[in-house]
This record gives sequence, C-alpha cells and structure tokens, in this order.
Amino acid sequence: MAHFPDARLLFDPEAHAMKELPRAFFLQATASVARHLLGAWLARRFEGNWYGARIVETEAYLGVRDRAAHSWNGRRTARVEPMFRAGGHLYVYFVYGMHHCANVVTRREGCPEAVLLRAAEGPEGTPPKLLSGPGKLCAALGISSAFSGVDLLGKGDVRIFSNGRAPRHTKAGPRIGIDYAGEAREWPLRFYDADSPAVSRRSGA
DNA sequence: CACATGATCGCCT
DNA sequence: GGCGATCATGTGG
Repeated sequence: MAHFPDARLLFDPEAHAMKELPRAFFLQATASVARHLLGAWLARRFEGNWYGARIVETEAYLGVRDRAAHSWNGRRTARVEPMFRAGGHLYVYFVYGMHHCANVVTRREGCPEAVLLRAAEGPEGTPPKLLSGPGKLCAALGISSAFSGVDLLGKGDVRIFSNGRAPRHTKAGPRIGIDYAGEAREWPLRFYDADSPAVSRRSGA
C-alpha cells in the first residue's frame, strides 16, 4: 500500500514551462473537460519533489442522469460528497478491495459530475504500462482515498499542469466496466490518445 | 487473442 | 449480503 509516488515519475513542472489549469477549465461541460484533459499532467508533490504523468485516457461521468455515475439519481453519501464540490476538486474512491481510482470533479458546486483518470504516461524512459489503468495510475502516484476532496487548485500536493499540447489523435468510445448502466453503457464518454501505448484495453480502437 | 478466475473489502440496501 | 468506474495470471484455441 505505497502512499508515495514511484521514483521514476520525478519531474519538474517549471522546467517544462507548465502552468496549472485554471478553475474555469474545470467548470466546463464534463465531456469537454474529459477530452481536453488529455495531454495535461497529473502531479503529486512528495517530500518537496514533484512526480507526474501525462494523462492519455479519461472517462466522463455525468452525475444524476448517468446510471454509471456514483452520484446517479442524486445519490449523496459521505463517499461521493467530493463530487458535489466545485470543479477542480479531487474525488478518489476504493474498489474491488484493493484499488483506488482518481477523478477530477467538474462543473459548479452542487452539480456532481467528474472525470475518471484512466491512464497516463510517465516522463521519458518510464515503463509504458506503469500507469495503464485507473488503479495502476493511483498506485504509481501514491494517490489514495486520503486525497479525496482536496482542491487541485491552490497550494495542495496534488495538481494538474499543462504545457498546452494536445494529442495528435483523440478518439472516443464507450466507457469501461459499466455494463450494468443500461443505455448509458453505450454513451461515447471515454476519450483517449490513439497514439499512446499506455491506454488500457487497446483492442477497442 | 479471448475469456475466466481469484484476490479482497468498503459501500449501500 | 452482494457487488463493484480493477488487475494479474491462467487456460485454451
């Protein structure tokens, strides 16, 4: 249960001329945020150093009207509470008794939508599949439920940076692992960088 | 390549 | 009490 980041993900946001994505970005429509998070860097500060990875796969979860979302039908429990906060907060949950999944909350306060971060690429030279899946992504960056609810903006230890570069080829398709969600299971709310080797379940391209 | 399974436990009914 | 926004490993073709 490492709660610390993989040393191979060490990087320097300033050296790469990165800027934090502003609050306004996260207040936009959730599917748009999911699409445009591709290419941004999820970063974690640990003992004074930054560790990060480039986001290459995301999924949008559309709140009360989306059967696949934890906040479906207005469900509001302690676990899901972070989803009701303003865009730019983090929502982390624990599944299958062993994995954590990280989400970026979107839209205004009281509108419980979010973007699941499914896969990322570490800095040059890191193993291609180190963060190829939501559970692996959290494990590699040391993100656990202890971070659920924190603000990504401001002075926290988890932030999202961007150098303004988007993937050459962004593709969309149905979300993974939500066969129980009725017609929502077909909604094309999964976005990924078609050129990335880190994308999970590559077959469906 | 396509399933199938086990691990393991918080969450919600 | 049942199941999940997963993953690694194993089997068979």
